[in-house]
Order: sequence, then C-alpha cells, then structure tokens
Amino acid sequence: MVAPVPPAASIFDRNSFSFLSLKLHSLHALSPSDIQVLEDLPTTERTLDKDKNLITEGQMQWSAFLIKEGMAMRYRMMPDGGRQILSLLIPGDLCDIHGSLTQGVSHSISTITQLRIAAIPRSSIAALCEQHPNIQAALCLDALQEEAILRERIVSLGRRDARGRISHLLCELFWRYEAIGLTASSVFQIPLTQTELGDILGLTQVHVNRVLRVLREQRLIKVENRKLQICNVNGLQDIAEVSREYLGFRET
Amino acid sequence: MVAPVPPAASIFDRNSFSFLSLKLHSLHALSPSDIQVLEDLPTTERTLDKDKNLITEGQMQWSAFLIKEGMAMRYRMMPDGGRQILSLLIPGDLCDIHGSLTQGVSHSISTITQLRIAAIPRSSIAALCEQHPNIQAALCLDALQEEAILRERIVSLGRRDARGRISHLLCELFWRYEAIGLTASSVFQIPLTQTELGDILGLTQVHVNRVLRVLREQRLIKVENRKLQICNVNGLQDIAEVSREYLGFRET
DNA sequence: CGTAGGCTTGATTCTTGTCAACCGCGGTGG
DNA sequence: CCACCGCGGTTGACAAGAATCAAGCCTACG
Repeated sequence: MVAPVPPAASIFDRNSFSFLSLKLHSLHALSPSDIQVLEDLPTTERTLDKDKNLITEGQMQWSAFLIKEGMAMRYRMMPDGGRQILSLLIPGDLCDIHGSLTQGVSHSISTITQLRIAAIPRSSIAALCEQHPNIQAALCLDALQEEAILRERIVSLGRRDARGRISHLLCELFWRYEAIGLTASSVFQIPLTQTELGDILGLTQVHVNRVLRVLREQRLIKVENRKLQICNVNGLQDIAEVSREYLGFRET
Repeated sequence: MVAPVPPAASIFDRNSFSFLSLKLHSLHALSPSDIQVLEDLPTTERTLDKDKNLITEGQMQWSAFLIKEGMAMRYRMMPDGGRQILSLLIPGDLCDIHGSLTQGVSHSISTITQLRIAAIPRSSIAALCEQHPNIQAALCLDALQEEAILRERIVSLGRRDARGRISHLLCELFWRYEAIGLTASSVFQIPLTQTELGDILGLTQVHVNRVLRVLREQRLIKVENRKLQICNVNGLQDIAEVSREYLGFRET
C-alpha cells in the first residue's frame, strides 16, 4: 500500500544523507550540490538525557538547533499540573530558527528520549538561504509545514473524537518518519508513553489506552515494545478524515 | 481595572492612525516616521459581503492583504459538514503575507461580516522591511504573536473545559481589540454568532449558549446586541488560567 | 404577515474523565 | 541473588461534561 521508501528520496542513497536533507528534499527538490552544502554545515553536537528541559544559553542563543536523534516536545504546563504537548520534534526538525525561544515565549521544550542535537548558528542559515535558493524555498516550505501541523492539531482537538485524534496522530508521525527514511515496512519507533499521547491529544491516559486497544483489535495497528506497525494506513486515514497532503510532501 | 486606552498607543493620537500601525506599535515601539511610512503604504481597497469566501486571484496573487474593517476567519470544513474555525482576522491583521494561500493549503478564508480589505503588494512589504528595521521587527513579532495564538488555542482545546475555553477566547479578543483601540470602557463589538463561537472552541452552539448564560449570571460579562462588555477581566482570566503576556504586547 | 436565523431551554444520551485496583517488567539496593 | 519499588500499561465501575434532539421564542427582513 505504502511504499517503504519515499519516492522523494529515491534518487539519492538515503543512508548517506542527514535527516534534514531528506526532509527538505521531500518538501522541495534539491540538487546534489544543495544536499552537499547541507551535509557540510558546520555544527557542534550535544547530547541530552531523557526528560531534561532544553534551555538555550550562551552560544546557543545565536543558534538554531537541529534534532539529530531522539524525540523532544514543546509543551505548556497548566497551573493545575496538567500538561499540553504542543508539538513533537523528531530527527531532521529545526527548532528555534527565528529565536522565538529567547523572546518571552510561554512554553518550554524538553526531551522525551535521550537526544542528540546540533547547534547551527543562525548566521549560517541566513547565508545558506542567500546562496542556495532551493534550500531557502525548502526551509520556507518546512516552516509552512510546521504551521500546517499546528492547524491540523487544532482540527483534531476541536472536531475529532478520541479515535480520530489518535488515528490522525499516528498517521502524521508515520508520514513524517517516512519522509526521513525512518520507517521500514510500515514500522517505526514511538518512544511516547500513553500518558504523553494523552497530553498531545487532550485525552486521559486511560482513554488513550482503551482506544489503542480497539485500533489493535481492528488490526489497524500493532504495537510491540516501542515499535508501532501501521497495518492499514487507509483505515486510519478514513477514521481521522485526513489526507497526507497537508504535510506538503511532494510526490505521487 | 483595565485602562481603556492602551498605553502603547498613548503617545500618538490613536484616532489618526490605522489599526495596523496601532497593533505593530503595541508590539514594538515605532517612531513617528515609521508610522508615517505605514500610513502612506499604497493600497488598493476592496469591500466584500458577509459570508463570502475570500479567493486571491489575479493581482491579489502577488499581494498580502490587510483587514481594515470587519471580521474574517480561516476555517476548515470536515467531510461530515463540521467546521473548525482556525483563527479570526480582525482589523489591523495581515493575511497571506508569505503567500501561504497560494500554496496548496488545506483551509479557506471567508468573511464573517462585511469586510473592507486592502491589498498590499508583497514587494512593498519587503521593501518596507529593508528600509525600516523597526517595522521589520514589529512584523516579525506580529508573526510570532500569530503563532502564539495558535498554540494557545491548542492549549484551550486540549486542556480547558467549556467555561475556560470561552473565557480565554473572550479575553483574547478583548486584548486584541484593545490594542487597536476598538474597545471603550471594556466594551467591544463581537459579530460572532454562538454557532461560530462553538466552531472556534470545539463545542456545540447549545453548550456555548449555556456557558455564556452562566458567565452572564456571574456578572463576568454582559452581552447586548452584538456588543460584549467584559465586566471582570480578572475573573475571566482566572477561569481560563491565562495571562495577557502570551500575546506579546509590550507595556505595564 | 410570514419566514429564517439566531438564541434559549429542557430531556436524554453518550463520550470521556475519574478513581481505583492490578499486572508485568526492569532496575536497584540489601 | 532476590525482594522491593516505581513506572507504564490494562481493566472495571462510576461520574461528569458535553452532544444530541427537540421545541419554542424573538427579531429583522422581505
């Protein structure tokens, strides 16, 4: 049903390119030289433990950062202890590209798994954009995708029931992981607990559990120690009433 | 409790400046000459009827547009006829500034009231930014505000009950109208029907009605033919667990 | 004068939340 | 080495918040 290798990446040897290149390339066609420039970006890497808050201090002030491995989230704590997860950051995602974290922003970012990130000076990104219009276009589409994801989350929370919300989220994650080549025969890693799923979707952990059981029973998904298999994307899409297009990935 | 005149605008004669100037100025201090430039922006105005879809065709392709009067919304229809309103556009709001409407975006914009808009060529905006760093900064903050509003909506839909959602929305609208000088002693126009409120907040019209009644009975608000009076902002804020800061308006 | 759209209200249903208990596993310390 | 603990997942009983269905009202408008 779903090709395990996203066509957008197929002309390259996906294994030799970074997740950022793969994602941008599946948003906007990049030339081999564009890709090379991306691969050569000078970065300083850093590793963070699980469940740590990500603070941008010192040198990081002037850098955006790129997720290289693991998962992080933007979230907001409520006075009563409730938590709303606003978005998930996965490999290839850029964060704080316009310095929004340093402005008085009302949410935090923290790691969900151990995380490997690379700091990229915002000046390098600006230079990149000036010299490589394809990369600029791709980054622009990437920003639009991020917005589209936010809007789609609003649609989920406002108009879909629990089954729809969960189905939609699973589809979204699947498609995003697919674009960066981290799926294999519709299987990918989800490090999220059911509590975290609930905090993304505005549901309780208990209810998430029950709905997941139903989805399993209907053979739409399989879950096995942190690995999720999407057995029937179309089925999930139908439940969520969502189409892959909103992510803006080009192809087929 | 709440000053009827936002301090941010107080050094100018607010009546002589456009809503755009007022909003930007309350996000980032502008010099009189900055304001003058904004006022002198060449625009072509247009008026649209109530409940019309806003399509950007022809000349509009290359323009952003600015709401000068009335209210519009971005929304998304669901296959089952349901509607989720994603955001509200009020006077002073810029729309389609990066051409997102012309990309394959999965939502529409339509008018809620009769609407007066001004098309502004994107090239003019770019030129503006190059020559007037204050304006650039303000527009940047404006974009961040728009994002912050989206995120806050997610928090609302995910973590607040009906009372909290409605209280939050009323606060947000109040603060936004205040920034453009369209409130007077905590009263402002809301052209929204209860059905539309429901479609913003993920509630049914009936439930919105009931909750509004409670808020009225608790003397938090008064409603009289399309005019809303906020009798007790602090009360509403407490219910919504929200602070004005997320909007990023400078002052006090 | 009749109609339509929007508001109001009641009765009822249903989705989801809350509370609570239990299981299984992995890690840790005695 | 084993007992214990804590976290994550699973399940049930019950409660609450919101949706649904339905009817009536008011007002602006043709």
